[in-house]
Amino acid sequence: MSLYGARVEYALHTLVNLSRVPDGVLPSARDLADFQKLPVAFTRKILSQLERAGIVAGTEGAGGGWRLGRHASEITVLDVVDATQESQPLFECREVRARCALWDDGEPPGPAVTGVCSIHAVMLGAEAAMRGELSKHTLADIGATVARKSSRDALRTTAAWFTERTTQRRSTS
Amino acid sequence: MSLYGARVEYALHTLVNLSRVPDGVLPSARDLADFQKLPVAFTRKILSQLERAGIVAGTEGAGGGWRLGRHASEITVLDVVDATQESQPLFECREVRARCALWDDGEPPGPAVTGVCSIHAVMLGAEAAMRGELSKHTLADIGATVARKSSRDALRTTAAWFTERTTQRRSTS
DNA sequence: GAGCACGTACTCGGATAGGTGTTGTCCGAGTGATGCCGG
DNA sequence: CCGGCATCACTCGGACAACACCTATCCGAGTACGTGCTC
Repeated sequence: MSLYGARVEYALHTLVNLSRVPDGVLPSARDLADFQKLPVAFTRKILSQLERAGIVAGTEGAGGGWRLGRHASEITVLDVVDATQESQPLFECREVRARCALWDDGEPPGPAVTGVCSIHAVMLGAEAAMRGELSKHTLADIGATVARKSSRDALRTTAAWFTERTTQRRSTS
Repeated sequence: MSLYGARVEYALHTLVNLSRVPDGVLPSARDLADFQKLPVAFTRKILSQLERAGIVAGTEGAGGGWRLGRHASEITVLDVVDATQESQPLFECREVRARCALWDDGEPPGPAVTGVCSIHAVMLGAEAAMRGELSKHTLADIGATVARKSSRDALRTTAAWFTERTTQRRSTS
């Protein structure tokens, strides 16, 4: 299994899309899910988690919806990862070193068990490197990369799709 | 859940212990498991995986056992991780970008789907950083760190424990 | 025409399946060393 | 004294159960907006 599953992937895609929505337009969870063909109920759950972390802000009631909680350039991938999967360690130390046949007779081993387990320390270093890399990239960066790859037309169409969706909602009600 | 579970932890502890065994002594899987109070059958499975990767070498039959396949300074933590959990990606891209409501009418989007997904690219970078960190540490490094922390006595006792265990085996049979 | 009740369209949170990976165990089969027993 | 045979201890590999987590869905409850009805 991978450390970061569909939750993170859905969250990031949803956020990148959300960062492309024009100001004043509030897409609903259904809008955001439909745009990328994600399961609606699951997307709602993810948005709730992101709201708890302040990454998005939701307004309730009819005509309500979601917008980014702060500017896309101030939301890192690490923020999103931490928000969706709270405290997912790369490695969970079980303190195996404490269970050694040598000191079976009850006496605690002394300095061998103090501090961080040497194996754990390596893993913590790797985790720090990974998180450091994730914190270097923001939603704005990813958005820019996508924009560079796709046609100017596609970007405009995306914005138009969301505006149409939300206004359509309001008119039919 | 963490990316690296008990499997990796058990493997590393077992290998560090194995690196401390005097030359010519062949601890059995039971010896290695008992020393750290790990489940025996599971330890056997892990040793099999490590053997397939050439990290340890096992000799069958009575009086058989395990030894390192190469010197401890040539076995990195990354080697062990890859051996025990084959190809565990940090993140598995589901190509969400291909499922977009914009091009619902069958036309493929063109350049937006070629190359690596921007989100995926960030994750790949993080994974590379993590693996790079893991490849910097060898079993010998970890062994040295442990040795620096524990008393000289403890090290000698460890070696003695394994020698006694194996000779005891042979004498009782 | 003003005020109030209702319906609608959202969000929020918990409860709950289904699937999948991991942990851990068990068992049969193969292998090599040792010891016994008959020649 | 020597060779064959049984036994033992060990590894190897697959099958299997228990468990936890992730994905996904569903439902009840709360909230805001608009509409229509009543006075």
